[in-house]
Amino acid sequence: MSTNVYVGNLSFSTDSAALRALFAPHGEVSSAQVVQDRETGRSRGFGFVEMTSADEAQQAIAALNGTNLDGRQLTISLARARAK
DNA sequence: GTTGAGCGTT
Repeated sequence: MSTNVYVGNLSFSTDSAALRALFAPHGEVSSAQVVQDRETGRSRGFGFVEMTSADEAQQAIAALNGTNLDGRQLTISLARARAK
């Protein structure tokens, strides 16, 4: 299993690679992705990062929430369920 | 060549 983290208020120019690079120093990132518009492929301004360690995930949230990336103040928290 | 609240698409 892995812990899913929500990252909001991203700049439209921030991509998945940048997300992974941001979280990588705080733990092992199993996957990172910026959610894009299905039709245009443009960023929707938020994304998700999966961490292999729940503990590292929470530390990453604490360390990165509110920090600045690409001119935007990041809103980071545990992700909600994708589907029900 | 745009925009700004948000918890997702293969």
